[in-house]
Amino acid sequence: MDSRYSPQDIEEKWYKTWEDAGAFKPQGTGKPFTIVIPPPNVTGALHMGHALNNTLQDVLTRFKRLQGYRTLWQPGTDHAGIATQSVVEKQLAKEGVKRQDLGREKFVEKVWEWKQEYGGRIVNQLMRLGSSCDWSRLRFTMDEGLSKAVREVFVRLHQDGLIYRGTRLINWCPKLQTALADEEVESKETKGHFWSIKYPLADNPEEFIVVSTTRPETMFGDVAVAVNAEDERYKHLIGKQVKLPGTDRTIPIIADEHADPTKGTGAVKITPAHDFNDYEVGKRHNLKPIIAMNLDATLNHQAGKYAGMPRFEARKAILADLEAAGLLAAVEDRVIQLPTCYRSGDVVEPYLLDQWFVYMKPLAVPALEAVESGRTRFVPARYAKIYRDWLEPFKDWCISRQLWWGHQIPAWYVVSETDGKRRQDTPFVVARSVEEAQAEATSKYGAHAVLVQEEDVLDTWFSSALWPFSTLGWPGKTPELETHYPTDVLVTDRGIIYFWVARMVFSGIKFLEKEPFHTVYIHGTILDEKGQRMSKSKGNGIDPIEMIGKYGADAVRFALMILTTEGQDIKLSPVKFETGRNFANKLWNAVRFVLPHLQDNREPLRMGELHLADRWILARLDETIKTVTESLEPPTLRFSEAAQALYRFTWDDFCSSYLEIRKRVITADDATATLEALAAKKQAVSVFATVLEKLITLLHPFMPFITEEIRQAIGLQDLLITSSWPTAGTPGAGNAEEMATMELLLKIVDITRAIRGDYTIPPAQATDLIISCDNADLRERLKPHADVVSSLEKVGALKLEVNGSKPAFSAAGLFPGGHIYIPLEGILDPVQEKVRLTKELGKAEGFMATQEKKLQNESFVKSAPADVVEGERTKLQSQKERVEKLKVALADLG
RNA sequence: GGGCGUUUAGCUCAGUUGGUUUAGAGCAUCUGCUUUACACGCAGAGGGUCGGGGGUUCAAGUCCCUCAACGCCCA
Repeated sequence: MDSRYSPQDIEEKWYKTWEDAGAFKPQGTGKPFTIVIPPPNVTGALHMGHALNNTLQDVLTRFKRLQGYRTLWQPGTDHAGIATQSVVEKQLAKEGVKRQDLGREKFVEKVWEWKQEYGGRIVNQLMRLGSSCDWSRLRFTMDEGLSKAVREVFVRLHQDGLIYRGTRLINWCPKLQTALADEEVESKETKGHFWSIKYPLADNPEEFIVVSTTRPETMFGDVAVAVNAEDERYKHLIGKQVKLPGTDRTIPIIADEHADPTKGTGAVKITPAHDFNDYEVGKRHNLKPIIAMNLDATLNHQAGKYAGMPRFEARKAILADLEAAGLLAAVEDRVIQLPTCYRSGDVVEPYLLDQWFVYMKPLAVPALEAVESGRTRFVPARYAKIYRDWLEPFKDWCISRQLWWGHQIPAWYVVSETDGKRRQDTPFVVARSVEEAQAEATSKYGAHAVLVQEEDVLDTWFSSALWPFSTLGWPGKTPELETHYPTDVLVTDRGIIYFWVARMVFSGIKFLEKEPFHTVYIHGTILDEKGQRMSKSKGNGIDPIEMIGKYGADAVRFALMILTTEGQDIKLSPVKFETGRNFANKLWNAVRFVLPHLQDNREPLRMGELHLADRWILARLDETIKTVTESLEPPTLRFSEAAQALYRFTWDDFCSSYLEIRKRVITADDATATLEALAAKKQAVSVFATVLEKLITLLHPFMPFITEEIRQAIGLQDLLITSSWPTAGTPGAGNAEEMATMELLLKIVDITRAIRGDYTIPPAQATDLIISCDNADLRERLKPHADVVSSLEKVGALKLEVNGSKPAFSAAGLFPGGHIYIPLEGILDPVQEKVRLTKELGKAEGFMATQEKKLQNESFVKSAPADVVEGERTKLQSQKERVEKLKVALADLG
């Protein structure tokens, strides 16, 4: 074994071994435990957010697998409609080809080719991380099975009247040429202008009403001017007509509360086809919307001479012309909220179009109740509010997208009913297949019905919403579905609570009558060291695969877990992975050290022969088992706490204390040691092995590779990944009194080391040590274990006394129950010693004073619980003794 | 404008239901160490009164109010 642990050598080997052994598949007949992966986009590359998200899932999966659950971590990828289509379009663009040149069928074929070639990248990256997904069950949202589930859901929702087609104002991305859901629109604060434009009255062109707008280019879609009914300036104009500049149209002045007298001129143009507020106003006043723009965001025929101009060019031209005509009254700088597309970044255009919608209220109500009742709970709990606030307005979900890559909507227009052409009023049928559609159309419209399928595809999230059951074979009644639905924990980030989590909840309830998971764990966001989001454009990302190459997957995982405190964002920099790497190296070296002695020396523990340190470390192990087990158990999920408990135990207790104490005994030379020493060695080695075996099991969810390697190195044949989780109650664990004795001895070591440090005595230089106990009882307790002290520091003569006197030229220290003295003739500086002791005395007196004050407070003694008061009294008493002792020690110095 | 989060040692963060010591850890800093597992190491040390103000309580970093700064989400 090398003194440096090198992860590169073993990670691939173990991953393959696990897969070959089928270790990732659900095993046995235990209770099921299931996690479905948030399917990464098939175009994706692993980023730090993925690394965190998947490490968390893997920790849980491995933990539960070790506990004997029939564990399934269901993997898969998402077809990510817009993202994937864009990637392939960009690739084609390099060859000078547009998707329109290829046509729909060819283009979709190209995307599938792309998926075949590059879609596996992220899966391989997840493997590098150590993810123990059941890859034999890998799914893709556009697989035949999942597509079947999509069609089934669409048909059933339609049958139940929950899907409708309608003309609504939607968010339109001119660049991608598709509708967007509200959540796909990001509003960006931008510097803009507020223009005031004069609209002349129809019956008196010399008189004007001045309207204020941020979007003058939509004026050809204006159908009215609205003023507030209470606005004295305009009351007399209500009901009159104005002439829309640049057109022959006249439009009415109406009264509507939407017009805010305090904003701009108090009069606003109403453009129902291109503004969400105006759309509502239009509905209230029965005004027919006028579409003034094409889908590519150029103006249409309504705009007269501006027809065909792109929207922002048209804006400039219109404003220039208005100004020339003397119709531009004012320009004001203003910060506006610009709606932009979350994918393309283009300015989103509200547009009146026919789209497909899901009627949300009947679905949202039970989904809200699921969280309200606690059947589904968020960790941290505060995210339940985000979920509720999104669902509660019951806004219908626009599910159609004008893309080619995705699930084509299973609706067929019966064009034979409308002269073979698709029109607004063409009837349609919704069905699971074209055959089913044809049958239905035939029964309704006769044998000559001609069908054309809807061209739109479904929103990507429509299929992700079904993920917890579509991946398990629904709508089939599969054994997997039977066993693994509902799943247990969903691990994701806050960004997709409504895109995804809410939609899975209502879909699960609707189609399987059960919530899809009982716990939603929302982890923090990974930020760079300055606290900024990592992004490609900023170039501040840290590549997990690069980090895995440099530090090892275990180090990356462990570092992330120690940083994962509930719901907090994580400021990350590569140095943080050093913690993980150093920790792996520490463990590696502890094993390396004992390994040569392990072979022939393991035997059952004989209680009578166990050393105090043995009993102590076994008890500390038990405590660690408890902490880790409780911390990882949903819904507690305190990953950092578990990781830290393991770090402390391994480094401080197991390595720094236990191993150092037992070092000499363990390394006794088999050939020359006495029989007694050999017996002691066997016991020490066996304790070491016992602790190590359980420790690597506890660590395995966090650091799967190194722990598996160690298990093999110490000669265990079976795989760690499928072994079993330890439980507390290790035979030989020390009792409370033994633990106290050990802690006292460690305390004595601490004090001695501190004194030696003060006098900068090199570690190799021995000093004598006198431990003077206040009573014989304590001395008898400590006496058999004095080697604990002498093994942890270079001690010359060690004396255990009762009320011993302080030797000349010695430094003094206090422990609860006695003094220690270190003779330092020739080294001791009385002045330094005095300073040291005076400082300690000051602290002790300060503390004593606080205690006294507390206990003199009658209301404290009266109101506080008896055990708290009693505790304070004990503390005061021991502090008093401490002060007395320090005074004596100081007096001794003269 | 509404909601949520954060503010504790130079830096990054713990501190679960208010009551274990004089508020902890890692990194950084300083001192001393090639002690036969580990310098990705060992042994020490210094450093904060917990963003400001007010309140509840016998007792508050921990609960309440308020102000401020930073961040996120929504409008």
